[in-house]
Amino acid sequence: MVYRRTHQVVKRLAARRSAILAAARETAADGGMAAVQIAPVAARAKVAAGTVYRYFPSKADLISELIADVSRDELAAVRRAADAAPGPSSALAAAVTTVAVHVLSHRKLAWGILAEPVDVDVSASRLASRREIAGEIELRIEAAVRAGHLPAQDTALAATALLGAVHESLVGPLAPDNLDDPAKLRDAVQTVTLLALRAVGVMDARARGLVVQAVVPPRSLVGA
Amino acid sequence: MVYRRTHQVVKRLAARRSAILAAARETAADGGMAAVQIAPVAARAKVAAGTVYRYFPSKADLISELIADVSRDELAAVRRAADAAPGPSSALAAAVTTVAVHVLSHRKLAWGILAEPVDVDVSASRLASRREIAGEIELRIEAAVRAGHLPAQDTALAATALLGAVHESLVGPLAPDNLDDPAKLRDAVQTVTLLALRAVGVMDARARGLVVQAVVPPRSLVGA
DNA sequence: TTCGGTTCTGAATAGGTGTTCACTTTTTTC
DNA sequence: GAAAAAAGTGAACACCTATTCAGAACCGAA
Repeated sequence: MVYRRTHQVVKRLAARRSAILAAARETAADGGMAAVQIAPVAARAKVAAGTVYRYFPSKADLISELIADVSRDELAAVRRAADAAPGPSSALAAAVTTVAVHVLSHRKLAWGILAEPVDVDVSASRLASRREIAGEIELRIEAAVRAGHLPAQDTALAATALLGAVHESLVGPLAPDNLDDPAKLRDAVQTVTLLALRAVGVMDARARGLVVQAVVPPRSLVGA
Repeated sequence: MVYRRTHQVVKRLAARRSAILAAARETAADGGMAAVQIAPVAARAKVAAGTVYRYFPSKADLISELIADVSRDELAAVRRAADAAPGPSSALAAAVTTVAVHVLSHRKLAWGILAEPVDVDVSASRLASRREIAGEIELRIEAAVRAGHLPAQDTALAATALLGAVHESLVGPLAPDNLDDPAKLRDAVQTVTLLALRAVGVMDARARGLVVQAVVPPRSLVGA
């Protein structure tokens, strides 16, 4: 009497899992992390609360996966943008710009993933998420240093600082609130990218050029 | 039968209030914001839980005041340091360094005040706290711009970004964890200050000089 | 000393949400 | 079609901590 999952069932299970994660993501996107509670997420995914626990051992696990998920998309976007750039410095500029554009496109989600208070412990997941992105930025800084475009420096610290600057100024509580206007938004992205590049030692004139290039992304970068 | 508070009683009441706030601060300093619960704080302050409510309408109010309190000390220290500097650029450097040294001296408290998840809503208070410090930094940037030491720029955004960079790289989850060694600590402060100054447009050579000056604080800046 | 007013106490209460589990429904195998 | 196994359900439970409140202790004035 060996019960074996049929292919169809396997697919359905996977679909449910995704649905739950997607529901969590949507919930976070429009209500912040605080809104990500089991009952509402379950409702949104059209399952019962108990069902969530057949897919995720606990709320903490659910949120951790959510963070990992978003983070994965983010990392991919940053890599793509940087790889498409012509040289190391533009790659760095593109990477920073991409992060900036992304967090601006999904302010609430970004804030939730990055910093919003959550009742469960998701620090490990957040840590990993940051490490990934920071690591990528660090690679790009290193490349630019090797290419002689930047002075030698503590690249890990620099990468972290850059991300901190971008996040704080664009999605932090002090972020300007008039960024709905696309022009303002672009300005903000430019300004922040410029600051970031100068911080690591890109000369001013050169920085301006890089920023202008990078700030015109080839297409909508906002992932699902 | 007019009951009137005697001077002594007034003083005792004030002392209790301070004791409760102090207890909250200590609790936050060694256990993080999560540890700031009514019962433990009350115990630490040697009063009953109910008594806390005779001084603070709610936990949110208590924590808000705690944040305001710490913030006030912080702001004072930043002002003092900046005012003591010989010129606008060194003032900026001193301000940034002060923030860096402070958050490093009280990592847990800083993290709690700035970003740690709290179950109650203290966003208004945190916002005010950040605004104060950011405002001060902004003033210093403006002064440096007026003096012709820095290029014209969006000073509000720049100030926010600087703080973000400092916080993230020194107390954020990616902060290096080997900062117990005083030498490493000083290095980190120097590096971050240097990054920050370059970000706003201080020339590299000049920045190095400013940092070296600023990073040697006249005396222990760590407030109570 | 007495008495009205104030402050303190801490056990009981309240509210909110993650998690469980007995039961129902669906799926697979024979 | 029947039995076994898995998956789904949602009301009940559990837990945790902020908050309350009736009574005790204390204080100031007469």
